[in-house]
Amino acid sequence: MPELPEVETTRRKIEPLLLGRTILEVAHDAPHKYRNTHLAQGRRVTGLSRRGKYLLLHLAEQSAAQDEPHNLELLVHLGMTGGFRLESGKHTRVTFKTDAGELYFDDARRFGKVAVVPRGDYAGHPTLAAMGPEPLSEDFREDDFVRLAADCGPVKPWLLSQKPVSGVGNIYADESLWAAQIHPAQTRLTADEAGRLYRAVREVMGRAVEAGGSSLGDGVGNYRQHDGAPGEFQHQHHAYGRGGQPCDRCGTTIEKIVLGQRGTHFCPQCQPLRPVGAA
DNA sequence: AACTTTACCTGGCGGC
DNA sequence: TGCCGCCAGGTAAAGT
Repeated sequence: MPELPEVETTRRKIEPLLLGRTILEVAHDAPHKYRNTHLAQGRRVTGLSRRGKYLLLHLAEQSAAQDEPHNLELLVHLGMTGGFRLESGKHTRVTFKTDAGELYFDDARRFGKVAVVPRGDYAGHPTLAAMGPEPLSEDFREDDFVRLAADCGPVKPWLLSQKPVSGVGNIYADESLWAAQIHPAQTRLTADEAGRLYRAVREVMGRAVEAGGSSLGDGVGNYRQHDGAPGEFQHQHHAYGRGGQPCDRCGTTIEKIVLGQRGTHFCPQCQPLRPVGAA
């Protein structure tokens, strides 16, 4: 499923197709999922940025000066199965028509969202409004993370909340916790544990972006680039999707449990649950 | 107010 | 083979 590395890869890939283009129409038949898209009509795309798992197209008026900031943004969340395509298909939900051709937003399970909002107005998108720091930016500081982690609840759901750090989803949460050797249900992280997790998140996210994200199997949730190219980070997974297989570090069988309503993979040997209070 | 639970949504797959 | 029910899960709404 698309998390930060997949969204960042998407941003880089579609940027050359959209930057500087004028949007002629955003066509779809689900106005409750794809909100206020008519406002994009006639606007010029002056930039593509990303915040956590959200893609942001900067939209300026045609008459806007070069240095004038864009005043609208088109938000895209890929949900579980969303992605851009060069050709339409049976799961195409939104068609972006520009002066240089069309780009299609496909989304088999319809968890994806599109909305046009005034620049920076995320009141209708509480997760984006409360988004924590970007894991690969200088705003993500170890001392802040350690302090917040000292009284976190179960650490995996906490990571998934997007508040201590942005862009971490189910795959990269499991991978980061495996790398940091912390049990997904661990609470109240010690400074040492939180420091390890901080470094693991940065390392895993950085390597996943370099690899173009993760593509899993051939199923409907399989992430692909707009041109059909897969990511390559799945070959570096140590925990996610590896239930029943031996741990790459110690050989113990990776366990799959449900935590916070989500499939969770970890090594019971190298990620033991530390009793509360024990350091 | 903060936290937990449920709903959204549909294709793929296992089971019979 | 074909049908049924379960499973995946990020976000937000609903519930406590």
